[in-house]
Amino acid sequence: MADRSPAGVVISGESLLFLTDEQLRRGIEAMFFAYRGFTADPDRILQDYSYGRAHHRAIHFINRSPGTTVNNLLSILGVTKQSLNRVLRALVDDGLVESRVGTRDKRERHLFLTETGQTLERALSEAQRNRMRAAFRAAGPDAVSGFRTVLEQMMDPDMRKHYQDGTDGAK
Amino acid sequence: MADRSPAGVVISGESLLFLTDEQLRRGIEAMFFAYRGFTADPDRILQDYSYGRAHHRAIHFINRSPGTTVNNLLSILGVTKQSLNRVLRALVDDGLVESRVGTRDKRERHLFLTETGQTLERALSEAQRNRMRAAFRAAGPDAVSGFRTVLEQMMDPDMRKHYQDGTDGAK
DNA sequence: CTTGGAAAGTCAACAAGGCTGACATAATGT
DNA sequence: ACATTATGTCAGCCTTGTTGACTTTCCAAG
Repeated sequence: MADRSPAGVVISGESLLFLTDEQLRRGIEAMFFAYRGFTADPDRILQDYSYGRAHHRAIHFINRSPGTTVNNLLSILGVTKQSLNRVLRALVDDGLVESRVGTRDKRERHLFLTETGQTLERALSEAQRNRMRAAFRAAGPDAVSGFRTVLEQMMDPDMRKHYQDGTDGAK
Repeated sequence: MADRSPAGVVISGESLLFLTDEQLRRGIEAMFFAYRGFTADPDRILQDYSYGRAHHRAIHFINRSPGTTVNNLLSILGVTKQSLNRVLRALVDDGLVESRVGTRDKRERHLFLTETGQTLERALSEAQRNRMRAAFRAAGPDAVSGFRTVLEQMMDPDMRKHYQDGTDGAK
């Protein structure tokens, strides 16, 4: 389990990694091709609603944190307010998202998915989870753990906190 | 090493995975945030050249397979020839890519990076490799192996062959 | 040798979704 | 009172994707 070296994938013995440019290049392409697969299923669904990935992202994070503010969403998504606003306006107009004026601070708008919004969210995330689940099952528990460890290291530190916000303990 | 369960990440004992929707959602967000980090460094460099990610992708795969044809590139990148052509034209006009008419089949164009093109390629891939290397080192060899296993499972089968083409043994 | 079809290039038009800049409004905090 | 913050909005621009139509070049089969 430690001394076999199939196809240049496995690295070395103890903790020193032999990272050739070639191996790094393979990691880069893995990210590229996998991300395409990762987005493929939701993209197909979104076409039927004539929405794009930007709408999906907004829906995802509103669903994750109901009542989140526009500003919070902006810092997660890393786009301009004009870009986000265009997307949110469409979702509100179409009745998928509700925007409630804040009670404590009336400048803020708190965002929620409506019933309709939740329905689309479920369709999108179910498709994406199915692929993720299949990949996780085929890869096995240790691989899943490694997958998450590497991805977390790849994030910008600012984003890492948004990621960790969703830790299981939080609920 | 097998029975500890830090922060809901590690799964279970033998080979049956407890994959809650919550854990899958975390995997989904990991992909989202990590991909942003993954592209951040090259994106910054590309701005100086007023190129975009599409140019980066073309440059990457031409560098990986010098002499590749337009058609082959199309099937890897999964865009329309019109989209790719726009990008290639810019790169050829700017002297980063050379397009040679095929010798056997003169309809085909074989693509190569010029010296200038190779210089930009090195700058882009070095930035991207640096982040990948740092992530791999911080995560450790086992995590790297798992990372690759999961990502490969996440790809569409059609793409998996393009990924595997780059196996070490191939050269 | 003719002809069908594949490979490539090109033009036009369009849409999504980024961006900047400028400006308006309302509420908050000092 | 005043500066700041949160949000929304208008206008315009860019990249990168799309479709559809059309041409040129060339290989290969009839």
